[in-house]
Amino acid sequence: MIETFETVAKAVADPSRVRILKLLEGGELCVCQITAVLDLAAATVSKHLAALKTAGLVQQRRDGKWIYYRLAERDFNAYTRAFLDLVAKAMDDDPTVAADRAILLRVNAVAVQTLCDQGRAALALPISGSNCCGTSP
Amino acid sequence: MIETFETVAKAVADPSRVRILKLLEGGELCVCQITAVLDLAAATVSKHLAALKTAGLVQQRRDGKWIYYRLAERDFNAYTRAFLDLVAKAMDDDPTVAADRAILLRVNAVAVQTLCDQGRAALALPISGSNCCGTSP
DNA sequence: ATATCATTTCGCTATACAGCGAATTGATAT
DNA sequence: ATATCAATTCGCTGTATAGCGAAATGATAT
Repeated sequence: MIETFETVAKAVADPSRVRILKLLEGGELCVCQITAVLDLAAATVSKHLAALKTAGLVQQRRDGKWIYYRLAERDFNAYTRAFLDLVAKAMDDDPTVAADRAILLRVNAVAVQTLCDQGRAALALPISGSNCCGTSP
Repeated sequence: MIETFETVAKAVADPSRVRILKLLEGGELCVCQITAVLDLAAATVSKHLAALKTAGLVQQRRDGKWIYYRLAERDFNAYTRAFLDLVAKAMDDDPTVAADRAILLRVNAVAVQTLCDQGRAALALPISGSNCCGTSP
């Protein structure tokens, strides 16, 4: 009861997990796609996903080699819906969330296989602080 | 933004702080009253109240020697209302919350001064596992 | 002015957990 | 059956924080 509430609230009280939930609002994603956006170790992302699942906020589906996560469609506990709604209505103008969405656009433009093989490199993102092509002033 | 959300979610992700919020639904309480119900050290309760205040979930008022805390009446941040509403609608049938309410009845029946002087002893609660009067079988 | 005393802050210990790389798992594909 | 490989689990380190008692604070009351 209060323990379940604590589990769900704790799940949502971490910025990386909030970023994952906000990403999943755009539809299901496999672990390596989420990893590419967050730019964290796969082990870390996996642990976050496990916490979200334990909290009843996400569910998973296997498709071939990949496991896709999505926001919970059914209420696994008494607080699933309330917290998902709260998160959904919040932070849409947060800079980190916005940046994640921008990267997600690139992620969706690449085959999952390529992403798993090459990781972030597949996205051809500008490296912060450097200028790989040396053309701008 | 996401940092604020994290602060508020973390504030609510602790059972002692949830118990305080549920207590305050019944109206304002001073620190020694809350301490008596939770049965924690005053220092611990004070720290919890500071966390709730930083999160914008409660506000305080001084009355003579005592400081009274109450649920936030105005929205100190973007998530104040959403989280307070969520907590208010939840856990009303939780055993710990129910037990706290039962003790709160006794707390309200005692003068604040007495409570501050004597602490939990002022409540004449049965000690768990013992039988102070030795009359029952 | 000074003493009192409810509350807060400080210093500490124990526990929880975010992050990582390495090793393991387990389903797929050869 | 075996190799591959996405995902998970394991073992670890560093940081955060719940809890306590002791000391400090600061408003009240003498």
